[in-house]
Amino acid sequence: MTTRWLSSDEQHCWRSFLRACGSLFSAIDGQLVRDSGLPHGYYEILAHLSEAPDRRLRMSELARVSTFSKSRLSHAIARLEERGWVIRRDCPTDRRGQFAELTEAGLTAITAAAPGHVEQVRRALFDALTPQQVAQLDEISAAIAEAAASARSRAGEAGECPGATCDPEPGAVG
Amino acid sequence: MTTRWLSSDEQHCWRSFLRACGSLFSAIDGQLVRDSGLPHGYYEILAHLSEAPDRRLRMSELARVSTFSKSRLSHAIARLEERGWVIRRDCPTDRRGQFAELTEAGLTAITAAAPGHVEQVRRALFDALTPQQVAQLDEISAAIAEAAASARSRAGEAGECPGATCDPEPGAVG
DNA sequence: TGATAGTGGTTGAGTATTCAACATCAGTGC
DNA sequence: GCACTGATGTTGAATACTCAACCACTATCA
Repeated sequence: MTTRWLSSDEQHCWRSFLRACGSLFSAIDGQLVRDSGLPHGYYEILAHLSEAPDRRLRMSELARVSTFSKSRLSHAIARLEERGWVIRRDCPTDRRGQFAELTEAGLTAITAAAPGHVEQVRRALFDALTPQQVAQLDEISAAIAEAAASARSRAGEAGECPGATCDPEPGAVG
Repeated sequence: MTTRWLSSDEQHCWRSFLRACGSLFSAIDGQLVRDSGLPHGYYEILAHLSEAPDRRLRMSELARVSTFSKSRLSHAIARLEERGWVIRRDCPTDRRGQFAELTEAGLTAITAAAPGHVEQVRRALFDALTPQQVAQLDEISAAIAEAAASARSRAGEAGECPGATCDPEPGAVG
């Protein structure tokens, strides 16, 4: 199979997207760490818990909604537990299961962090987009999320073209 | 200053975007690590070098185009140097400066990695988007990149509203 | 009942990234 | 020449993340 190289438009879009994500997440993460000592991933965890019934979620469900791996989440919850912001609870119906539950201190922490964070999301993202673009980005994101999730599991199947037999042109390597 | 909370549309878009980026980069990174032993950031470095005149770039320029911090780039180049894929060269006109230069082995490595990577970018991203959406995403990305870059430096100025005096509503914390 | 496969979650080692501190040099003004 | 400011990179320690191995449990099937 010959490689389906990116078109010039696609190449430009991909690079532009990478730059955008790089700047955006570094802006988001930087503000949170500076002002709240909280990496963005940890903030996401607390945010999801704060919205859940009884402020608790099963580990697996929390991993799913935050796109964390099981391992990453387990480590992260351990750190949040050390800070007293989250506590683990056994699941009564499945003895393998664990709940992560937001504590009062955790709620206070995210409540304090939220205004600065939201303001930064606005400045770095929504202030730059028209309402129409927000709608477009929402649709595009949904499409990407679905495709990427299936691409993640499909990777490693046929079509990889290992080695240097595909005559790639330097300058269009992604 | 009262916090400009996200509207329901913005909230939905932001969550959707976070999920998309999470899945996308984990799909991209997973394929590269599995098939080429190369995290995506490192791939980007090699790709940029492969396109540069004489296959070399100043560290600061390379950091800029790949959205790496100086420190992150310095560590990354050290790893790539250990693998023999990149070599540092002194800059003749500025004795503080360093070039990162792609070696023959490095060129071979990225040439081998490119087809599988590009295929994965297609599957996880472009196969899911219409040409119109690609154009939209390109424009949106450019807008984000600019806004985020300036938000990164503006963070910490007035408007952060520290503490819990802003009456945030749980459920819309970003 | 017992065997087997699959799920939910944790752990430790290795790697990547960040942050702050540092060293070196260029540019400017005196 | 000298002092000062800013730019270019590097380093080491602390933190975060990934991967593979693992334990405990559930579900299924016989």
